[in-house]
Amino acid sequence: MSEQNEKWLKELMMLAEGSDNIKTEKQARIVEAAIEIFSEKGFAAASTSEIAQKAGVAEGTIFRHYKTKKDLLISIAGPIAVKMAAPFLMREFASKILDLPHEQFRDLLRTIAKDRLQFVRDHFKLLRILIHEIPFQPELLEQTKALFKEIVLKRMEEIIIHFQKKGQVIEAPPWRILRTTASIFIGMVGTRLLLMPDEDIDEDEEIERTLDLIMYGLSPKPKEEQPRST
Amino acid sequence: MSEQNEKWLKELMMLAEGSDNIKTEKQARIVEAAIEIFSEKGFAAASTSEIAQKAGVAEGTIFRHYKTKKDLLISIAGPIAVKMAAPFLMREFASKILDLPHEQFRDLLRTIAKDRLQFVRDHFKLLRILIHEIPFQPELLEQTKALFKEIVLKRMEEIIIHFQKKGQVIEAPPWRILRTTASIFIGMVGTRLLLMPDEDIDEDEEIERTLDLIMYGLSPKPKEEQPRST
Amino acid sequence: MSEQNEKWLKELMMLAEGSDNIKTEKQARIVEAAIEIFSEKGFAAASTSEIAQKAGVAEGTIFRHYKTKKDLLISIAGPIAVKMAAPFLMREFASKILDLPHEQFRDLLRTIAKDRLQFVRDHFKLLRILIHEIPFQPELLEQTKALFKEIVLKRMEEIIIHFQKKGQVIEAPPWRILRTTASIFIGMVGTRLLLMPDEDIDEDEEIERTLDLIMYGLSPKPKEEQPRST
Amino acid sequence: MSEQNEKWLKELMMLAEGSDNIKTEKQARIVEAAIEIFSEKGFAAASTSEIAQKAGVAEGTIFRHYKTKKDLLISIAGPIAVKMAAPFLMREFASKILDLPHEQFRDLLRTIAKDRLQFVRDHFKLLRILIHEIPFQPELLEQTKALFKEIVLKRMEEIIIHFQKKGQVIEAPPWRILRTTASIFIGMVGTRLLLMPDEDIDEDEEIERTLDLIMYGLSPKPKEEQPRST
DNA sequence: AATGAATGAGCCTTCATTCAT
DNA sequence: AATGAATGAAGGCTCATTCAT
Repeated sequence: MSEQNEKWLKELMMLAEGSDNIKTEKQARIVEAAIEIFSEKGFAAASTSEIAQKAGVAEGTIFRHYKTKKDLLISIAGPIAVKMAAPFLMREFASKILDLPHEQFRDLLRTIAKDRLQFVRDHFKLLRILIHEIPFQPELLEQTKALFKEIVLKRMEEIIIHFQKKGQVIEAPPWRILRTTASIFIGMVGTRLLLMPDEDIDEDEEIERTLDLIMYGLSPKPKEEQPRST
Repeated sequence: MSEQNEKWLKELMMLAEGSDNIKTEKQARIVEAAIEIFSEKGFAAASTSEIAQKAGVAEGTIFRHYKTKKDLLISIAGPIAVKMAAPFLMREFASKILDLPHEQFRDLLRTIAKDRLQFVRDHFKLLRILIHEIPFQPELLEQTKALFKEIVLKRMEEIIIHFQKKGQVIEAPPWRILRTTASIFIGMVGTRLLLMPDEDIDEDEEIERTLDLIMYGLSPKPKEEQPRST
Repeated sequence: MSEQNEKWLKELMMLAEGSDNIKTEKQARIVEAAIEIFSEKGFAAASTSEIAQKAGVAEGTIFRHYKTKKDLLISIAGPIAVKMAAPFLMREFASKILDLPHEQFRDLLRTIAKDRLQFVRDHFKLLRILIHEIPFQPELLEQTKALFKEIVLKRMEEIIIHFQKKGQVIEAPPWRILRTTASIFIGMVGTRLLLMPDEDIDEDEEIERTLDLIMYGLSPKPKEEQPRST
Repeated sequence: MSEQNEKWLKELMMLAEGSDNIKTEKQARIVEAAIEIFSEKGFAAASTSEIAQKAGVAEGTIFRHYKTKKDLLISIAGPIAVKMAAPFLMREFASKILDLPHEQFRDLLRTIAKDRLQFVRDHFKLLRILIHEIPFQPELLEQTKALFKEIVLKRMEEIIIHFQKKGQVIEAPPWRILRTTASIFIGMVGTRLLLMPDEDIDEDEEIERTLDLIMYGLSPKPKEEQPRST
C-alpha cells in the first residue's frame, strides 16, 4: 500500500469516527430524527421543521449544529460508507486472513457475509439514505466510489488471488469474482429486507445454500461425489 | 394462471401502453423534459417550472395534461416497470421457450440477459427514476412488487423447473436460483453503467464469462474435462 | 465627447427609461409600496412581506417581477440617479445654454436650481433611498459616481469656463466652483426638506438671496454700487 | 441662554462623556467591532453574532452590556453628535471668540473648519453611522436636531451678528449665512472623503481657496485691488 | 462578568397549482 | 389546448435575545 494510501486511510478512520462528534444530547436527538425522516421521505422531501419537531428541539437548533440541511445529510450519510467498509480498512485485514493456514475460501465468505449482513441490519436506514442520496451528492459519490475501488476492491483482490493460488478458486479476474459474489449477497440481503421484511427464515441455512450456488453454480455435478451439504 | 391474474395481465398490458397516450407534441416534450430532470435531480428536487422551461412550454401547460406533479411522475415511471417485465408478460413466454427442444438453460439466460441489458441501456434514465422513487411512492412499489412476484417470478419458476427436470439445473428452490442469477446480472449491469460508464469492453465476452460463473461457480472442477464454452 | 461616452450615454438614457418597464398594475403597486417602505425603514429593515401587504399582492408576486429583494431595490433606485442628471445628459445641453447670447451666469444657476429643486421635491423618497443605499450597493455607487464625474462635472465645466471667459465668473478651478455652488444648493434643499419640512417660505426669494451669497460672498462690498437685486 | 438650556447643556455634556462609561476591556472591543461593522454594512444588516465574533467575545456578552442591539447603536452614535458640536457647547465659546479684539471673521471660519475637519477625519466611521441611522432612529434625530438648532445655530448667530456689526459680514439672516458656509465646508469634506479618498492635496491651500469663495463669491471684483490672500 | 447553547419569530425565496384570457 | 400572472403555503436559514452554568 502506497504512502498516499496510508494517509488516506487515516482520514477515513477519522471520518468513520466523525459521526461520533455528537456533543450534546439534543444533537443526538436531531441526528436520530433526521435519520428517521430522511430515510422515510428522502432528503429533498424532508423538511427541517419536521426533523426539529420529531427531535423535540427548535428549528434553529439544527442550524446551530449543522450549517445547512445538506451538512446534516453529509454528516449522517458520509461516515456510514466508511463504516460499511471498515473491516477492509484494518491494516492487518488481508494478512490476518491469509495467515489462518487451513482457512477455506468458503469459510471466509461466510464470515464476511454474516458480519456485513448484521451490519446492514443494524444500519438499515442509514444505508438506505446513503444509497439514495449518492447520485445527487457528488461528495458522497466520490468518497464512496474511491473507498470501494481503492480499499475494498484492492484488499479483496489480494485475498482472492491468494485462494486462487491455493487452488480453491478458479482462475478468473478477481474483480469479476468479487463483483459476482458481492452481487449475490447484496441480492440476498435486498430480497430479504425489501421484498419480504416480515417472513422469517433460517438465515444460516439460506447463507449456506447461497454459498453452494456461489461455489458450484447451477450446473449439476457430472455424477458421483457431490461435496454439497444438504 | 388464475382467472384473476388473467385480468391483471390485461391491466398491465394497458399500463404498458399507458405511456403512449401522449397526444400532442407539447406533451411529448414535457415527458421528455421531465425524464431528463427527474433522473438528474430526483423527483422531489425537480421543479415543474424547470421542466416547463426545458420543454419549452408554459408552466400551466403541464397541469393541463397531468393533474399534479406526482401524476406526471407516475405516468412516466409506472409503465417502465411493466415494460421491463414485458417479455415475461407474453402469455406464450414460457411455453414458447420450453418448446424449443434443444435449448440449453445457458442459452436461455444469455438471450434474456442480452435482451434486458439492451432494454436497460435504452431506458436508463427512466429506470433510474423508477428505482429511486419506488420507496417513496407506494403505488409504484406495490405495482412493481406484484409485477415481479406474480408474473416474472412465476414464469421463471416454470422454466427453471423445466430445466431442473431436464437435469440442466441443480435441485434448489427456483426462487433462489432466480434471485442469484438475476443478482449477478444486475450487479454486472450496475457496475458497467454506474461505476465505469466510460470504459468500453467486449460485452459478449463479459456475459459469457459471467455465465460461466453462474453455471459452474467459483470452485475449480476436480480434474480434466471442463465443459466451459470459450 | 468621446465615442465611448456616446455609447455610455445611450445606455444611461435606457436606464433612465428603465423604471418604466412596469407592465402590470400589480407591479406598479409593488414599486409604489416598495418606495414607501424602503424610504421609511431603509432597505435592510424593510421586509418583502410588508411590501406585499402594502401593495395588496401576494408575497410571491413580488418575486415573479423581481428576482430578489435587492433586484427590486436596484430597479427602483438605479434610474433615479440618471433622471436626476438627465438635463445634463442632453447632447445639446451645453451648446444650447452657451448660445443664448446675453445669458447671465446667475440666470443659468437660477434655472438649474429651480428645475432640480422641483425634481427633488417630486422624487424625494426615491432620492432618499438612493442616497441611503449607495454606500452599501456597489452597483449604485459606481453608476452614480461615474454619472456625475463623467457627465455632470464635464458639462458644467464647459459652461463654467465659458462664463469665466466672458468675465462673469472668477478664475478658479471649475470643479471647485461647481462643488461650492452645488453644496450651497444642496444645503438649501436639505435644510428645507429635512429640518423644516413644514415651514413655508417664499422660495423664489430664498433662491435669490442664496444666489447673492454665491455671487458676492459674505464680505461686504467696499462702498458704492452694489449690483444686488433686492 | 435660558435656564432650561443650562440644564440641557449639562445633560449633553454628560452624554458626550457617555461613550466613556466603558468599563471592561471586552466592552471596549465590542464597541470597536460594532463601529466597524455598523459603518460597513449599516445597522440593520449588521448581526450581533458578527460583532461578537469580531470582538472576540461570546454572543451573550454583548447583551450583558447593552440591553438590545439598538441600545448598542445609540450608545455609539448618540454621543458623537454631541462631540461634533462640543466646541459650541463650551459656555465661553462665543465670548472667548468675541473678545479676541482683532480677530477676522475669515480667521474664525478657518479655525473652526480645520478643527472640525480634523474631527471628521478622526471619527469618520462613527459619523457615517450617525448620519445613516438618524432618519430611522427618532431618538438620534430629535437629539441631533435640537443640538444643532438650540446650540450650534444659536452660538453661531451671536458670532455672526457680532461680525456683521463690525462690518466684516454682510447684512443677511445669520442662519442663511451659517447654512451657506456650513454647506460649503460639508461639501468640501464630503467630496474629499467620499469621492476622492486617495488623492492627496494641499488641504490648507484648498481651505484658503474655499474661504475666498465664501468671502467674495463667484463674481469677479470690478477692477483693481483684490484683497485676496494668496 | 462571561459564556454559548437554545430559542422561535421572522426573513427571503421557491414551488405546485389555479384561473382568466 | 395553451398561456403565464398570481397565489399562499411552506421551505431553509438567520437573528436578536435569554438563561443555566
